[in-house]
Amino acid sequence: MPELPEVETIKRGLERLILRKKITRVEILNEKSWRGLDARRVLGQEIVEFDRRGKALLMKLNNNLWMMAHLRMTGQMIVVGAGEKFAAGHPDGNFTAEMPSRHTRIWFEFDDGSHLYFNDLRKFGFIKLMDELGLQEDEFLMNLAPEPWAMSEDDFWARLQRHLNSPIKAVLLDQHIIAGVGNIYADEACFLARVFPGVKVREISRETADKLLQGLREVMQASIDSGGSTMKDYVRADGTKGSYLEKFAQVFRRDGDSCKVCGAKILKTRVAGRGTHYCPECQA
DNA sequence: CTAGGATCCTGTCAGC
DNA sequence: TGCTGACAGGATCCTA
Repeated sequence: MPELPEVETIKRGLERLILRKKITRVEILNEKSWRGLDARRVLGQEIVEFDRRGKALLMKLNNNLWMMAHLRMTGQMIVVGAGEKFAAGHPDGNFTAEMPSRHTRIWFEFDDGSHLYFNDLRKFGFIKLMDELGLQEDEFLMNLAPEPWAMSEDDFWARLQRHLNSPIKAVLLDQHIIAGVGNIYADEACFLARVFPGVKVREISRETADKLLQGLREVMQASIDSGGSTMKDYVRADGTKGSYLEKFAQVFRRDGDSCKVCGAKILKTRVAGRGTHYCPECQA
C-alpha cells in the first residue's frame, strides 16, 4: 500500500522522532518479517541517517549496518514515546490501537523509553539488515529505476518504448521502469493525462507520455506536502477514515461518485490485475 | 527479452 | 447468522 509519498512521510517522521536514539531492545514477533543479518547486531546502535529509495526506507546505524524496510501492501511504522504518537503507512484502525497490537511484527525500544513498531497485517513487508556491500548488491535496490523527478521526459519515453504491448498502468507500476508509483498515483496520473489506464503503450503519444510523467510528479509532490498533517488528522480520527485521500483523489476509490471535472460517474474496472478507477468521459 | 497469471498472507465486505 | 468468494495503496516467481 504505502507508495513513495507515504514512505517519504514516514522517513520525515522517524527523522524527527528517533534520529540518534540508541536501540536497547528489538523483538521479532514474526520471523519472516526480518531478513538479512542477525537482529542482535542492531543492539546498542544509534540510527544516524534516514534515506528513501522508491518505496524502500533506509536506516543507517552507527556500526555502518543498514536496515531497509519495505512496507509492501499493509506495512505501517508507528512511534510511541515522549508523549507523542506518530503513525504512517497503511491506513487502518491499528493507528489508534495499543502497541504492540496483533499486527505488530517487529518492535524496537530506545534508550529514552520510546518505541518503534513495524505493523503489517498481511506479512508481505519486511525489514532487512545489511552491511554496506549487501546494500550495494541488494537485488531490489540494484534494479530500481529513477524516481519521477530524476527522470527526464526523454528517458521516460525511451523506457516506455520497450513495453509497447503492456497497458500503460502496468508500466507505471513497474519499479524497474519508474520508481515509487503505486496503485493510487498510477490511477491519478492517468486521469491527469486523460488516458485510460488499460490503453497499450503503443497507443500513447509523446505528448501524453509527458503529461503522465508530469502528472506523477505533481500528484506525488502534493501528497508529500500534505502528508504530515493528513496523517496526524487520521490518527486523531478515533478509528474512522481520515481525509487523506479525499483531499486530492480525483478518481481513486471514487467509483460511483461524479467526476470533479465533467460530472460523469467514476467507474472501476481491472487493469494489470489491479483495481482501476477512471472517468469514462475524461479518459475515453 | 516481454507479458500475464499465480503466489505470499490476513482481514473485511458483499451477496447469498 | 453463517458461509463463500472477491478483493486489497506490492513485488516476485513461474510460465509461455
